[in-house]
Order: sequence, then C-alpha cells, then structure tokens
Amino acid sequence: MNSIVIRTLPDQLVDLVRDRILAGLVPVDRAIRQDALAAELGVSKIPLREALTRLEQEGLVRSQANRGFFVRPLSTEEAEEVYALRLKLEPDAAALAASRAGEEERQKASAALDALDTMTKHNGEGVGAANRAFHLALIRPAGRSITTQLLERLHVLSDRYVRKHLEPLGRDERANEEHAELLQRWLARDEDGVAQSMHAHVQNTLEDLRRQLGANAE
Amino acid sequence: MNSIVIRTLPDQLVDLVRDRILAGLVPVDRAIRQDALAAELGVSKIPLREALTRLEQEGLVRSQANRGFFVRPLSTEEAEEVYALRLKLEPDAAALAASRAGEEERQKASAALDALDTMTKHNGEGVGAANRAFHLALIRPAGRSITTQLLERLHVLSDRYVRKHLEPLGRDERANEEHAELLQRWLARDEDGVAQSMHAHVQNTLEDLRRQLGANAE
DNA sequence: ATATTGTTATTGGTATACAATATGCCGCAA
DNA sequence: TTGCGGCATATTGTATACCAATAACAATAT
Repeated sequence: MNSIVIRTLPDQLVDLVRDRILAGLVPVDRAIRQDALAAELGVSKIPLREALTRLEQEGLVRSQANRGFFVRPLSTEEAEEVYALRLKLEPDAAALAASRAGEEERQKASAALDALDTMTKHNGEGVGAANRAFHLALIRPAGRSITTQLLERLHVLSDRYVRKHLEPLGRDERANEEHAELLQRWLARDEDGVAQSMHAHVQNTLEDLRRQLGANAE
Repeated sequence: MNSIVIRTLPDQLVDLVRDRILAGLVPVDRAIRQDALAAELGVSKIPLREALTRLEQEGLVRSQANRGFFVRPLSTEEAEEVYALRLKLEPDAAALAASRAGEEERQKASAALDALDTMTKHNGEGVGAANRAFHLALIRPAGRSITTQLLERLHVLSDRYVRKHLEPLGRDERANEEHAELLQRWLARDEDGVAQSMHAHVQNTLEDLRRQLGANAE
C-alpha cells in the first residue's frame, strides 16, 4: 500500500551516503568533496548538500562553515550516550508497540527477524541494516512518530560502533537468542517481558561494546 | 570565546523561519511558497530549502514531494508524546548538568532565569524563546550533545502548544515559582531535588495543557 | 453534475557563475 | 634548517537562470 512513495533525489542520496559512512568508506578527517562526490553519483551538488544536511541532523556528519562536511569521529562518550538514550526509550516503546501492533505489523516484525537471521548466516553486508529494520519493526507500531524517528537515528549511530567493534568478532549467538526471545514476547503482547528483554539486550550489547572499547583503547 | 562563530545563511534562516512558525505567522494548510519567501527574505531558494529541510528534522514542517513544505498541525497526540519524552529525559539531564556545571555555566543559568523573568513581566514576544533558553542552560552543562540537541527540539515543539493554549491565559505565577526552585536546587547541585523539581514542572505544564486542550476540544 | 482535458503555477533539479574563505606552496629571513 | 608571510589555487556557499515533472486549477464536454 505504501509502494507508491515518491522518493526524491535527496531521499535516495541520504540512504546512499549513510550506507557509505556506516560501511566506513568515507575517511573521517577529510572534508567530503561535494563536487567530486556529486559527479561520482551523477547528480548536482544541490540535492547532495540537502542529503548531507539531513545526515548532519542524524549526527553522522558535521558541517563547518566554508570548510565542508566531515564524518564525525567515533568516541566512547558518544557511544555511552547513545546507549543510555536507547535504554531509556526503547524498552517502553517496544512494549507499547507490542500492545498496539496489528496483524500486518506483527507479520512484518517476524519477517524482519527472518531476514536478519539469514543475513547473519550468510554474513552479508546488510547485517546492520537488517538489525535496524528488526528493531524498528518492534517500535514503529507504537504509533509514536517522534520517538520512532529518534530511535531510528540512535540505531544508525549505534550501528557504527557495532560494525567497528563487534561484527569483526564473528557471529554473535547470544544476540540471536535475545532477538528470538524478544520477538516471542512481543508477539505474545507480554509488555513487561518485552521491556525487560529489550533492556537486557541493549545493556548486553553496550557491555560487549565497552569490553571491546576498553581492549582497543590506547 | 564563542564569539567568532560563523553563522551561515541557512543557520540564520532556520531561526528566522522557526520564529515565524512558532509565532503562528505561517498558515498550516498551505504549502510554504519558496520563491516568494526567499524573495521576501532577500535570499535565494537554495539556502531557504536547506533551512526548511532542517526544520523538517525538527518536526516543525513536513515535506511532500513535488508539493512543498507544510507546517505540521498541532495535535494532542503529538503534545502527549513530546511531554512524555521530556519527562523521561529532562530531569536526569538537568540533574547531571547540575553536578557538572562550571562557574561560567552557573552564571549563565542564573542570567537566563533573570532574562525570562523580565520577559514575562513585560509580556514581550520572546517569552517562549527565553523559557527555552533557561531550560537549555540547565541541560547543556551535562555535556551530552545528542541529549541536548534532542531536548532542544522537544522544547521547540512544546513551545507551540504553550503559546497557543497557555500563554493567552496570562502570567503563570506557578511556573515562575517552579523555575526559581529549580534553579535554586540546580545551583545547590542537589541532583535528586533537581530531577524531582523538573519532573514536577514538566508534569504540571502538561496537565495545564491537557486541561486547555480538553476545554478547547470539539 | 461529473469527468476529462488543457492551462498555469510551483516544485525539484541542473548548469553555471562568482564571492568569500581555506589550503597549500613558495620564497624569504633568521 | 626551520619558521613565517604572502600569493595562487581549490573549494565551499550562494545567486541566477533555466527546464522538466508534477500538482492545482479552470474550462469544456458528456
């Protein structure tokens, strides 16, 4: 039903450039060369600038006047803040969504976990995106647009840390189990259980991350 | 120290257009005419579109492909969501900021309340902005940039509801007292007290709002 | 009255140009 | 050699002109 969405050029560019940044393909210390990137992508620099502006709002890049857009560096403080916010918001949002989800949304959530599982098995490129899609499918049915948009951004920011520090370690069996339990309780509309599982899941990921950040520290 | 900030054109336009929207000067059902507004403000439409894109991220306008940018309508659901998010985030953020604030930041917070008080007495145009500035002064010293940015947006959204439904009622003595108590505890670095006062303050405002929304309802 | 067609207005996007600023290089002096 | 000032260049930010696609609207026909 939502298949006839009109995607404007900046819309597509946001996704494209975001993926590149998340994949670590854009150097962090150098400014993004607008003309060059626009030419490479076959667009002019105006829609590209619009896309970069949106990515700035998402917290992935930072603009300095007359110097351009820079990919924001990763930092332990940012990681801590992102996860602190998720811990505060995501459990309740998912619990509310569980109680409100309609049949179609429940099927979408199940499908999202399936997609994530196969992605994980084949260890493809889109694990991060699939993970985000799964989490969002658990949140969106709450019908809280601001909260959903915010958590979407927080997941994008989280993704960078997970990819950099956790994914290289290989398949994470515990996360899979947590996802399965999460979905099961969500489908059972067990609100307290969902909130609890979600909190534990985010907390566990954060602790994994802390271990790696600690290990990789100077 | 931060006096040499370069404000690019979109930066200024964001503030300008935001103020107009908050003041209710932009009709909600009609698309914002870009060429006309750009001409009126003496700029071209490129920086204006960039500003509108940012306001879309702030949740003040919504863009529909090929139709343009529309001011988002107010709704009780949005108001409830905004205040629910503030209740979850603002008390802890302010408490943390109270413990971390340096001398300069403490003076800024006091000055912000003074400014708000005189604004309120003279019933000028900038009460909303002063109120936002005061709240932000209590939050920013926490040093959590994402949280700060988020609460900044939530305050902008809150402002529309307060202006529309609460300010017309005249001076709000209770809010003044709450602000004073809030600052006093904040300066005393009484973290629990700050969190408590902030929660009560936001909750009270929400309840005032609910009463008005209920009264104004169909 | 409703549907259809044609006209107009507006947006989304491109190309191009230009001023302001930043960057990097070169030569010069200590 | 090292550090500094100044010039040349590159890049961003913005304006202008223009075009295609779409939406809104008016006029017409059924």
